[in-house]
Amino acid sequence: MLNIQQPRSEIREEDNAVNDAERPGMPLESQRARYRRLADLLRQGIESGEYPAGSALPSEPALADRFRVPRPLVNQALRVLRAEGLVHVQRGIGTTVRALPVLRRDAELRQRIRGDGGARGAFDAEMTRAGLTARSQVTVSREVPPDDVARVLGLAAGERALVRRREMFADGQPVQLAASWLPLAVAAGTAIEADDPGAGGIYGVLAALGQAPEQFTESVRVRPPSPKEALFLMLEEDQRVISIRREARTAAGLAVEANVMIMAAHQWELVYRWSATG
Amino acid sequence: MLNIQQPRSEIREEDNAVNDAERPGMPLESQRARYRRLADLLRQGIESGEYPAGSALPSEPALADRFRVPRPLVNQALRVLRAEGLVHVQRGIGTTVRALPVLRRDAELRQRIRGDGGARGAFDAEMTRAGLTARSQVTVSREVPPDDVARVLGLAAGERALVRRREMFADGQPVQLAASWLPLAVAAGTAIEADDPGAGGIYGVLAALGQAPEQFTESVRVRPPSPKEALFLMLEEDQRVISIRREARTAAGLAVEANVMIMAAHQWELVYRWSATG
DNA sequence: TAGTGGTCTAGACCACTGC
DNA sequence: CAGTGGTCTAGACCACTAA
Repeated sequence: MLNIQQPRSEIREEDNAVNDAERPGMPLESQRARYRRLADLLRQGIESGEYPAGSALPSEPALADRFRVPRPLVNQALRVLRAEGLVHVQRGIGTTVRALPVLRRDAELRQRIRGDGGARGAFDAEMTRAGLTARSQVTVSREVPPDDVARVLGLAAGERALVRRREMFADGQPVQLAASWLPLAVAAGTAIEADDPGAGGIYGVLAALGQAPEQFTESVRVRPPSPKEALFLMLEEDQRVISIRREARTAAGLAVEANVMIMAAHQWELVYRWSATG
Repeated sequence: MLNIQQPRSEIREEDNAVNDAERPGMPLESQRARYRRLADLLRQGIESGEYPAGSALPSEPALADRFRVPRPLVNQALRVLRAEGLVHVQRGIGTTVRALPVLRRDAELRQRIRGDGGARGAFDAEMTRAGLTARSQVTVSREVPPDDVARVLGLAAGERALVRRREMFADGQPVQLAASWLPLAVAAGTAIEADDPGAGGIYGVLAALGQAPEQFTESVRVRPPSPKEALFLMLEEDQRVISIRREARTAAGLAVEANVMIMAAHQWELVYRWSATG
């Protein structure tokens, strides 16, 4: 007998974790949604090693079959895991468990090793330490910066600046975008405009110019990715990025660099270290 | 004439932004999902002031009517805005636009004003500066800390520690949870066990004990909220929290505090400042 | 009781991939 | 072409709130 709306009670009687499982906690919800419980099960499967990192998940129809739920419900459950960055979906191909470990960015470390807009030298070192192969690609150009960057650098409206854009990869996978902006008044015609500014990084060049950055401010925000960011970082709209905006100033207070870094929120740990100087 | 499946072509002919709108960017998607375009429209409505902060959104049936889409599609669109922290939904009541501005946490500022596990004095000052009324509530107890905290503090398995739990509110709304853990060997019987440790905060007490914290490490992660966190911060599972884990050590390297702070990711901006000390 | 939002179902169409 | 995932629809049931 087919009902238009299959009664809930029948469904609950199925001998199936998706249909039966209750969960401790969440006291306000007497009944967790089935797609969330299904997401929990799949998450457990990933964490338990049933679906190892890098492996393919069963197809949505297969999962729907196994758990005896409609396919859109499987899709909804996978949407939860996608938003968490746990799985990666390719239309027409399938769903795979994401393989990269959590990456670490240590702000103090970066300063000691080599300041390059907070990027290359330190990025290489950190990825290598984590057992990953680092690669990054730099393009240098002169552009009109966005308003907020222009404000930081004290530029007039429409005034161009030097920008070093960097795309960073770990084990071949895109993991970070960075754009380092510098005033042309400071950086034009220097080694900073070269793809490789030399051993000391751009901060070394700035120091040699008598404009060594000494005061740093980083602001951290979490937000949805822009279309470009999502494209490069292989993110979906439901995932989040961490945006770090760094200002570097000389001891005299002159802003010599504004750096915007973007990375997938689920993938990174940010570490800040400092000492009491009192 | 009713079709089981209303053809897409008919729908697209409607004179309606949800059905027609195309969007620049997102080059990989020839056709954005309708619920995402609807979410975009509602987001615009919020940002443009059509739905001011604190006001109620029209009901889902009303929105479905206005945009000529099925109600579940409206629900799906609102789910996007909920995940972004833009709206707050109460079952049986309705959907309202979230009112709190973005809050700022300045790590350097905190150290100067008053270290209290990175919380009270600085929190009050920052909220006041933002024009908000700060309130926080502290409970002090002795408990067995979670494993990671025990490891930081160098405690034996099952060994208890002193914990100061703090719930923080801005304009009456919950905005942050913090748990400051200290070894009983250091803090037992001191003013740190009092609800109010005095003018210098717990760091002042530690200093008076000859255990002034001098080295700080903060680790920042973004993740889904635990059920308890979601309950207190009024978050949903699709939203994200920022977790900050702070370690404070004396100059000799003794860990004197481990502090875990939790806040809604969409609501906070973290600021770190430092100077080159070389 | 009427109204709110949350979820589910069955079936369908679509875009994309690889064979 | 078959198989993948993404989305949509219409209708329904449910939990919750306020009057």
